[in-house]
Amino acid sequence: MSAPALTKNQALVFDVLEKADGPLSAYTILDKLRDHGFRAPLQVYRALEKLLEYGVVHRLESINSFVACAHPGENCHSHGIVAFAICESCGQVMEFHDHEVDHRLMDWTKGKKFKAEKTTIEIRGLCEACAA
Amino acid sequence: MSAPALTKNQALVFDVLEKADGPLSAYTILDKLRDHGFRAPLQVYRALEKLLEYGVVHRLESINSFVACAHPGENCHSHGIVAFAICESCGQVMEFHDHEVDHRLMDWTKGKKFKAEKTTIEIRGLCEACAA
DNA sequence: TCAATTGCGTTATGCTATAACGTGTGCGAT
DNA sequence: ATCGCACACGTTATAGCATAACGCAATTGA
Repeated sequence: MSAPALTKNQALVFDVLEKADGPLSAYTILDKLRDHGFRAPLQVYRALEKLLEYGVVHRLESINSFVACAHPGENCHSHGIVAFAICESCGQVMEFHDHEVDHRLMDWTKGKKFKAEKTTIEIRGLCEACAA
Repeated sequence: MSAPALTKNQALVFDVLEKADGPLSAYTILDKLRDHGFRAPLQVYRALEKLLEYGVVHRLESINSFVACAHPGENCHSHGIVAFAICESCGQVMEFHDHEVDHRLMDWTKGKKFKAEKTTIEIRGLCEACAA
């Protein structure tokens, strides 16, 4: 599951996300890549699909946006559940992992015999700078 | 913040959600209420906005759907963070609360001086019946 | 009475995501 | 080598989710 070499489109999309200072929507990515020949949403979504699969990009469900993983090089899938704090003012995203939270949620799913595939934890609010 | 008497539209939307055996999208709700005079998405979204505010309905961010709160009568907002397990096969949703998880996430936000407004925890996977 | 608030209805629009079709390329098996 | 397959890609069209902007009616309270 670690990332193979990226295709041209995947590399372009990933590059845009890495250089951005916050999460981007698929359509924003599309606009940023029009000069590189992108014309249709599907070109973005197909690249994102792979990047998500490789674990180098995360999807923020609560704001329909995508962000580059904060752990370049590592395989993020191996860190357990990923959690995000999203500032609703400046758009900055902080990514973190908490094994105790993972553990509690896993306990719950085990107790219910629920087979978890993908877990989303997103905290929306104001970052330190914006709350001041 | 506890729920005042619902208006006609709010009551209709809430009724549909309560009687449903799983989460519904806004447009599905709209279709179910056409016989009651609903014509436009906004009628649904406006009712949902209030129902969410009152805490009697939850939004499932990861599937763009809405579900009635599992604790009729109580004010769900007072239970801390709400977590959901969503079966991707049968659509059933289980709602639960885990104060230890709340505590860990609050510790993190405190440490970062992040002012949390709304936290989403959604586990997607297969319920016991569907995983068999 | 008047102004403010709230809910409601309608039309239009914008944003997010995928279906369905076809093309080209690389690569292993026969 | 060439056939078949998998995969990435491009394009058009469409589906699905959400809100903007306008105006009207009822309620309330100064």
